[in-house]
Amino acid sequence: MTRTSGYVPTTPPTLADVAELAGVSRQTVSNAVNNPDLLRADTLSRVLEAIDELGYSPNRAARNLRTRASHLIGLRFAPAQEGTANATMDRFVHSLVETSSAAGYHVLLFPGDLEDPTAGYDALLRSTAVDAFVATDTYLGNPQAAWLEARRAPFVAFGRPWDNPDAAHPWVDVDGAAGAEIATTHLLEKGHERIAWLGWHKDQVIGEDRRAGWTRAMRSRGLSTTGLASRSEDTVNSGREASAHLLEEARPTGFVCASDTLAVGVMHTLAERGLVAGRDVAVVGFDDSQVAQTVPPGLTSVRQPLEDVAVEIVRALEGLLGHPPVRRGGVLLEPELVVRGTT
Amino acid sequence: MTRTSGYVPTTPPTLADVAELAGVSRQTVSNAVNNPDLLRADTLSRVLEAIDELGYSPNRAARNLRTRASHLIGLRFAPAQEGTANATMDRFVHSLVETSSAAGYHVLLFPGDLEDPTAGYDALLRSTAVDAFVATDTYLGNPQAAWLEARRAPFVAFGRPWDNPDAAHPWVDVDGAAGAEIATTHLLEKGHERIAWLGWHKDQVIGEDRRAGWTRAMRSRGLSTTGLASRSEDTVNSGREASAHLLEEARPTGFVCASDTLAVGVMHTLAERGLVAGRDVAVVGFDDSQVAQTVPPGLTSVRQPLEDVAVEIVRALEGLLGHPPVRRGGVLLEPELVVRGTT
DNA sequence: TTGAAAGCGCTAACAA
DNA sequence: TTGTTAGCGCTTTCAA
Repeated sequence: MTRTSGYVPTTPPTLADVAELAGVSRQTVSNAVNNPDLLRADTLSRVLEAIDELGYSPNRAARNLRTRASHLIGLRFAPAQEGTANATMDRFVHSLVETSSAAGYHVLLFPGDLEDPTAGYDALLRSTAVDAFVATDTYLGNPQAAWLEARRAPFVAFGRPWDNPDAAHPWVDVDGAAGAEIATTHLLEKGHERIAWLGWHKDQVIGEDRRAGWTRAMRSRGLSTTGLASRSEDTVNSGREASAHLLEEARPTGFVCASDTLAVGVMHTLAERGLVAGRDVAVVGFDDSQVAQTVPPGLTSVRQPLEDVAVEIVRALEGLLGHPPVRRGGVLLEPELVVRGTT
Repeated sequence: MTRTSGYVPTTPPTLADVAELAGVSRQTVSNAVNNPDLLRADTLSRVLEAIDELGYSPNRAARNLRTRASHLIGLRFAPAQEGTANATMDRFVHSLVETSSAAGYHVLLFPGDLEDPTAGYDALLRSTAVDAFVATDTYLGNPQAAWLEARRAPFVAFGRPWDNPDAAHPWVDVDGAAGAEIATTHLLEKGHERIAWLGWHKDQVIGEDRRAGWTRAMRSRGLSTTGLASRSEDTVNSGREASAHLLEEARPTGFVCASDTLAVGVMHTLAERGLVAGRDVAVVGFDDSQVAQTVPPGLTSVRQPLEDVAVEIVRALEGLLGHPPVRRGGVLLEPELVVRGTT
C-alpha cells in the first residue's frame, strides 16, 4: 500500500486474459458478459469466476469502437450567473447524472461558448464522442435545437420548442404558466387582491409564459391587472427597483415573481422601507433556489420537478437510442409551490 | 472503402475517406492531424483541404483504443444539500469544465453513492473510461484518496490529505484558516472586539482549520476567545440556535462563520430579535454563495478562488498524464474577502 | 452451445 | 517525407 515510485500504469485484464483463465474462447467471455443466456450454466459460472478473480471490466474504448456507441450524453454547461439566485441548471445536472447513470449512461460536460451556442456540439458529434445530447436553454432565438435537428443529432431538449411547434425532437418542460397561476392563486386564497407581477422583458418567452399564469389567475377572480405588472432584467437590483416603483404607484399587497432573483429584489425593497415580508407584503419567487430556502423568513417559491424532468429526458433518450429508435413527443410537467415565511 | 448509401444518416467520414480524397495514405492523414510538422507543406495543405471538405474529425473511440487514453476526467458529483447555502461544488465544476476543456479534456460526471464514496471510481477505472479523476471532499475519514492511491489511479485532490501529510498524490486546496483570519481581522479593524466563531463539529477538520484562523486573529490582538465559540451542524437552523445562544451568553458584536449556511442562521436570529445585520451585529460567512450575494443587505463572505483551483488542478493533471509523468506537490491558495452590507 | 475469423478507426513502429 | 504492416480490445458474423 505504501507507494514510493511514480504512477505506473498497469494494464487492466482483457477478454483474452479471462478466456485463458477460464479455459474458453474470447467469444464465450463476451457472451458471458453480454448474452449470458447463451451459455451453459457451468460454463457461465466458470467464466464469471474468472472475471471476478481478475477484476475484469470490458474496455470502454474497444467496446465503443465496435458498437459505435459511447454511452455518453453530452451536456453544455454554462456557468450560473453570479449575483443571482438562479441555479436551476445545477440542480438539474445532479438529477440527470443520477438518472442517466441508472440507465447506463454517463454525463459528459462541455463548456458553453456564450457567443456561439452550437460550438462544442459539432466537435463532439463529428468525433462520435457522445451518443446524444441534452439541450437546455432552448428558448426563442437559440439555434441549438434547429441546428441539432438539421444535423440529425439525437437529442432531447429541456424546454419547449417555442418558435417551432412542429419540431420533431422530443422535449421535456415544466409548465411555467401553471406555476405562476398556483402562486397567484395561493395569494388570492390568502385574501390578497392587489397582486403584482414582476417579470422579465417581453422577448423572454419563458417569462411571458409565466406571466400568463398570473394573468389567468387574476382574471378568473375578475380582478384587474392594470398597473400591477412590471418587466425588467433578471437581477436583484432590477427587482428591487421595479418593486419599489410598483409599491408606490400601485400599492400591491403581494408580489409574484418570475424568478427568485427578482423576489429577493423585492425583499431588499421591503427591508429598506422597514416592511416585513410575509407580514406586511407577501412575496413568491420562482425556482425554489437555495436562496429561497434559506433567506429569512423563507421565500415561498415555485419548484420545478427537476428530478422528474431528468427521468423523462432519460426515458426519451433511451427511446431515441433504442433499436429500433422510438421518438417520443413532448412532455409537460407541473411545478409545485413550496410555501414559506414570505406568504 | 464502401459507404452505405441510401436514406440512412451518413456515418461520419473516416481517415480512409480523407486519404482517398487527398490521394495519400491513411497514415499521412493521421500525421497531418497529429504531427503536421512531418508533412511537406503542399501535402499538408492538400490533406487539410480534404479534411475540411469532408468535415472529418477523428473517431474518439478508435483513437482512445489505440492511444489508451480517453481525454476524459472523472468527477464524482454529489448533490448540493437542499436547505443550505452550500454550492461550492457547483461553482467548482463550472471552472473545471472550462479549464479542462482548454487543455483538451472533458469532464465526465458520475453519481456519488453516499454510503460508499469509492463506488463509481472502480468501474470507471477498470474499464479505462477516464484518464484520471478529480477527487473532492477528501476530508478526514474519507477513503477516496487512499483508495485511489492504492489503485495507483491518476488523480488530483481538491482538498489537502489531512490525515496523511505524506500522501504522494498532487492536491490543491484553499487556506481556510487564512480565510477566517482575514474575516476576523476585517471585523477587528471595524472596531469589533467581541467576535464570535460559529463552526462545525470538532471532527470536521476543515471547520477546525477555519476556526484556527479566527483564534489566530483574536490572539494577535490579545483578545480572549473564551465563551465566544460554538460548534454545530452545518444547517441554517443550527446556526440560528447557536447564534441565539451566543448572543445571550457572550454578547458578541460580530460573528465569523464557517459557512454561509451558518451565517444565514445568524441573520435569522437577528431578524427575529429586531436586530439589523451590519448595523447592530456584524456577520461574515464563508464561500460567497449565491445566498451571500443576494440576501439583504448582502452577506460579507470569504470567497474561495475556485477558478484558480481548477487551473492548478488541470495543471497537475497534465503533469500526471504527461510523458514522462511529472508529479507536482500540493498547492495552497489564498481566499479573499468579499465585503457586503452585513459588515 | 462454443469457437474462429473479420474488422470497427485509429496510430506506433518500421520500411521504403 | 510517405507508405505498409500490425494490432489496440471488443463484438458481429458465421461455422463447427
